[in-house]
Amino acid sequence: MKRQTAQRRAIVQVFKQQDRLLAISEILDYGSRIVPSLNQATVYRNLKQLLEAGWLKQINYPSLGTRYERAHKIHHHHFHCKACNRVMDLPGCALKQEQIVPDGFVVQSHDVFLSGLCDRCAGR
Amino acid sequence: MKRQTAQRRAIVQVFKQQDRLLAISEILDYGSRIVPSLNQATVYRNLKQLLEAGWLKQINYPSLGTRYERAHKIHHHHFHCKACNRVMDLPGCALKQEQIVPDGFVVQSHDVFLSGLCDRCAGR
DNA sequence: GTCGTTGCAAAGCCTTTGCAGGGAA
DNA sequence: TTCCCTGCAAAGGCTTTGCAACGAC
Repeated sequence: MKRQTAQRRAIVQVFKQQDRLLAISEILDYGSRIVPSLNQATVYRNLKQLLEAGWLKQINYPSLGTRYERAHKIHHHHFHCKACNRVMDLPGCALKQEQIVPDGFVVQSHDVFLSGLCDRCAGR
Repeated sequence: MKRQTAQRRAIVQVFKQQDRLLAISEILDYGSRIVPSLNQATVYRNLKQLLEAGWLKQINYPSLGTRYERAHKIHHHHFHCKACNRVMDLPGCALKQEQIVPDGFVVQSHDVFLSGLCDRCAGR
């Protein structure tokens, strides 16, 4: 059976507070402010557990590496601003997959990553 | 100045022969058949060089890891079959990015990854 | 003869694992 | 009291780097 620990609660709290795509280093940083002894290995183990529980989603972001976000969000894509280096959610889905998937193929999931300049950075 | 070496020619040849998304281990394997002494570090160094030269493109495939393909191909997406584990090209672009990108944002590039079952695997 | 390139080994990241002690239930 | 969880350190993958020898030009 799963046990409630201060460490796991801290990690969960970080996701609730930040509500965005987080890098492991960020989770460790923010989590350490809540539970100072928080260890890297503990973070990895808990992320794995939260993934398996379906509470988190892991995203292998091109050129940024591994990121995590809460799984309860509705389907959306991400935009990476190369200038300010932020990643933001883009609500909705812009993929018309039936246009390019050959007959007989079954699409189970898809990932879309956009990058460029956000409004703030492009405006200057 | 760049020099022609047997090792670099071998790596280039592998990409021309295979003409598909390759993992580093595959590049090393196939390349070693051409130049048996071919070393891992040499592969990494040459891939980096070919990337900078714009001859190759690096792709961080979700859940598959780093892959490389030739850069001269026209824009396309990839489909990963979870049953046979192959990755295939899907010609064309199915993304209607203007549908979800807010005003003021400038999209410079995008990556789309589809996964599911290919026709062969879905047919059974 | 230069100096870019290679093979080898070591070092660097990021992530996982073994282990003994600690703490939730 | 049980046994899941944690911290620490070591070990594993993958990728990069230092260095001396090699070889393209």
